[in-house]
Amino acid sequence: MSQALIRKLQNFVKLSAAEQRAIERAGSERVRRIGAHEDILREGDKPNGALLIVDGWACRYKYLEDGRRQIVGFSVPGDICDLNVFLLKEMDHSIGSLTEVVVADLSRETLEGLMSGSTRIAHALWWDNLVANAIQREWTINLGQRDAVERMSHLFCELFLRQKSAGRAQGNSCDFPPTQAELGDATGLSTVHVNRTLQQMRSADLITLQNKRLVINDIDALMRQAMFNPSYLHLDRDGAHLDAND
Amino acid sequence: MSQALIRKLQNFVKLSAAEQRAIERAGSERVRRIGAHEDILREGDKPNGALLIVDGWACRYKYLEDGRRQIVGFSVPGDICDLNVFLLKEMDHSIGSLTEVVVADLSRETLEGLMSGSTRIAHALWWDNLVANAIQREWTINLGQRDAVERMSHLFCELFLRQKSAGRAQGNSCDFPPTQAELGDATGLSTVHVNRTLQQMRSADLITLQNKRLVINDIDALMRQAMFNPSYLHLDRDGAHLDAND
DNA sequence: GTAACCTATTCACATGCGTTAGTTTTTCAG
DNA sequence: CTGAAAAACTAACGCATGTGAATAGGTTAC
Repeated sequence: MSQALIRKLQNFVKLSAAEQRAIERAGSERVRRIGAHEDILREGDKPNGALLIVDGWACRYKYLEDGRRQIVGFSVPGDICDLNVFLLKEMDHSIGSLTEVVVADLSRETLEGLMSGSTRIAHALWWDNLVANAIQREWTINLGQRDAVERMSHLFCELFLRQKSAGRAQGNSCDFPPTQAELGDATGLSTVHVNRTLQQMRSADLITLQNKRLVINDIDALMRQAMFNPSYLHLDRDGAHLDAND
Repeated sequence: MSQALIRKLQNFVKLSAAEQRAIERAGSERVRRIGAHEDILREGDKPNGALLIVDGWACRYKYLEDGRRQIVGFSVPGDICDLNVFLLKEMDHSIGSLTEVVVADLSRETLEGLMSGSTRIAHALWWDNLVANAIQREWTINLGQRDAVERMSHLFCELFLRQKSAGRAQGNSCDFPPTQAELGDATGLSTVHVNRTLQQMRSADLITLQNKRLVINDIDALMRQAMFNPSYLHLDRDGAHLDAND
């Protein structure tokens, strides 16, 4: 059930078999299925734990008073939403499903058990949280400085690599369910311009995007186009000195 | 020395006199002064603790390969930079001073001592970190959805309230040292358009900005203009149930 | 099977903001 | 006080992207 999370955390530190089992167990306690295009948590809700995305895609978003919507991040299998958010009174943004989604509720007690049971797991979860912050900073840069093609290219690079790091990419392709309207809400572009931009990227033979699948025809070209530097994802076993020996 | 941090944390939870002294001590151990417009930490550096801004303003930023720069956040007195970032191998962004700055280096040991010495302090520091994430999300929204006037208004609201929460605002005014070029790097606008935007806001009598001081003439009007909703700053004593009784 | 509705696509036109290239004002070192 | 550099400001013009509106294919509900 939580293979994607374990795979992802192992980019930071090698976990022992027992640690993997502990995560496995935590991720199977309370599992729910949610339909496509539903809210999982809504702005103003009182959170009482964290969510692990087991399957499907979700997004975090927020509406302005006048109806404009900004998606501030995508959540893919292996992602934990709002680790430790139970310190805050209420959610300041919403989380909605893009596809049908399977989530595991991680209660406060479960999380505290995991973290106190293994320093390595605790560190790995903090690593994941720090990377989530870095991703959010990168979105700020993306929206502030990159033009439409660069912005879209960067988003594709990010989500391909994130899925790959969780064992969820196949060769040069991966799932990619957002509609063009959702891509617009994530990139701050109108749907018309998202469409124009995708056409342009297709005719430059950078990507193929159909049937909710993304195929990256030339990853180097795409990364160059996006000025994508993957170091912010910290996927290079930062915590190797903590690796399990068994 | 760390009054601003203590003031800010007390928005979340009331700290005992002993806890306040402990923070005071941690923030006076290693204090340095840095000139205006210098880098405090640079992308690629290996962090070995956290920084507390005691006085002056700094910013976090990142360059794209072609020289475009995005400021991803401002740091004002009382702000901690990169709490727990020592889990990561290297900085994925830089931190530079805008004015002359006084910083206190908080070593890993000092931080761990603070957090293990008081659960309330530990929680307060995590609260601060969660709020920092929420601010980063809000910047994403700001750059993705708001036009120039709204964007600038939102930035002013944020920084006024953040300084106020640290006891660093005076009535309806506060320090505001960024140049128009720096405001452009933060809002994703050209300096020319920053200038146009400020003129517009001045003629609408929303703000006065001169001599590195921001005066907010009509906070309600400014917040309306920005569609600013302060709840993401979580300034409403979320952790009241943990308050010190002494 | 078909109505209702997303989703993708295209076109024409409008505009917010960028760019280039200045000038003026302020700051600050000496 | 003076000169040089930084910061603020202005004007003209162009383009990337938004808006509104229309079409068509695909999907889902009944």
